[in-house]
Amino acid sequence: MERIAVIDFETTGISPGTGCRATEIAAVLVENGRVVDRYQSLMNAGVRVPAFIEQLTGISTAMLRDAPPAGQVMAEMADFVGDAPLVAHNASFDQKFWDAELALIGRERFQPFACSLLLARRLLPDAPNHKLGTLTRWAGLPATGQAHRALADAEMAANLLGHLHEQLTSHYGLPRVSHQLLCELQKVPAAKVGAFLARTADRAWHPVLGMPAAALTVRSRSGRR
DNA sequence: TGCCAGGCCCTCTTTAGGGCCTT
Repeated sequence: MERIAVIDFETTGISPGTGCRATEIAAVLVENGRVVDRYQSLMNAGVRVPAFIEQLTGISTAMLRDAPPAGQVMAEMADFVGDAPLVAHNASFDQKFWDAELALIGRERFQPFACSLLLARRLLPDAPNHKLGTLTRWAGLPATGQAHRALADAEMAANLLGHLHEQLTSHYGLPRVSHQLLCELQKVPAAKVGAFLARTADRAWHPVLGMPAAALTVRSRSGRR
């Protein structure tokens, strides 16, 4: 899989549309299944952290007073991620905050988001539920630190992404998994996932030589040089 | 004044309702 950025926000609430702001962000860069870089920072948006959120995340208003300005953090984060496609657990949540915080500094997102929650619902239907922590324990993935902190949650989501990747390659026989495929898969109705993956696996393998179509493409390009 | 998300997914659905998931 190409280089992908798995991100996670901690915020003061559930929606930027109701005045909620980000309090912490983290990104984990994954390349060929390995974590190659990390970014994490608290961010001061000049807001008060509600008591419920402080209890949930451990992030307090006092902690944010000493944090760098939210705009500075978002600019650094956008530069760190670059054009890598994004993944988050329940991406609709993180996407809203990503776009809202970037808009405040006059920037916008160009890359697509894939959602590990939607993918897990399709590929891990037997899990007791699809919360990030539950999936991590259920799949036997490593603990990454304090839950509900951005870096620990981003690393958990990255591990989950690796587990889903393994399911697609070992269980469903896909020779290659791209971010674009994940974006297509997360839109497929759950009842049709098996048929979709069977068609994808059939298309990905050369019908005569029994080789991954992607590998054939690479060899062909190399041969012309 | 009081309230305040929203997309996905399932079902006792589709002219709807409610749980899940994120903070």
